[in-house]
Amino acid sequence: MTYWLMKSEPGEYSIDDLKRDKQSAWFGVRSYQARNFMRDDMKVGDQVFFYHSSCPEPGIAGICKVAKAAAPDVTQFDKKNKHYDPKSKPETPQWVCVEVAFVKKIKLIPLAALRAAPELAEMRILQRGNRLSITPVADAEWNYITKLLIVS
DNA sequence: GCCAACGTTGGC
DNA sequence: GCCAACGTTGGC
Repeated sequence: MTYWLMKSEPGEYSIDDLKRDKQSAWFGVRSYQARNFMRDDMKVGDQVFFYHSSCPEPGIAGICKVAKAAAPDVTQFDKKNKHYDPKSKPETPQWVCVEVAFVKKIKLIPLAALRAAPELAEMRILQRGNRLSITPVADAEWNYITKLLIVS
């Protein structure tokens, strides 16, 4: 069992959208490293921090869990979709995605608060230059952060 | 295989 | 809008 953090721009898909949908496929990942995490390492039941990025208040906005193992991302075959990949054929899909299910929305834990915690100094998302949209979270980091959160 | 140019990410 | 950092592309 591994803990994860997944980034999403709330203008694209927010924790409120997931709360409404209850479950959703994590479409649109086009990074090999992030894809490999989904394909090889994410297991049904794994818990995930839902992180809001590229927005006025970046930070951890909620918790979800992996509800379905990786399967081909259908947006890669759709010419009209912005995630369309002409190199990808249904026989040889390049991109996969897991599905996640809503667990809870929390009072946002701002990025600045994460940075301020010495316990999280090694956290992947806080490292200089990190751009990966899906990262594993160490058990100790998960435990520390879940002590901070307030369900809202 | 190297590496410069380019595009993207994401915080500020 | 700016800029640092990174991944990808493509010429050689």
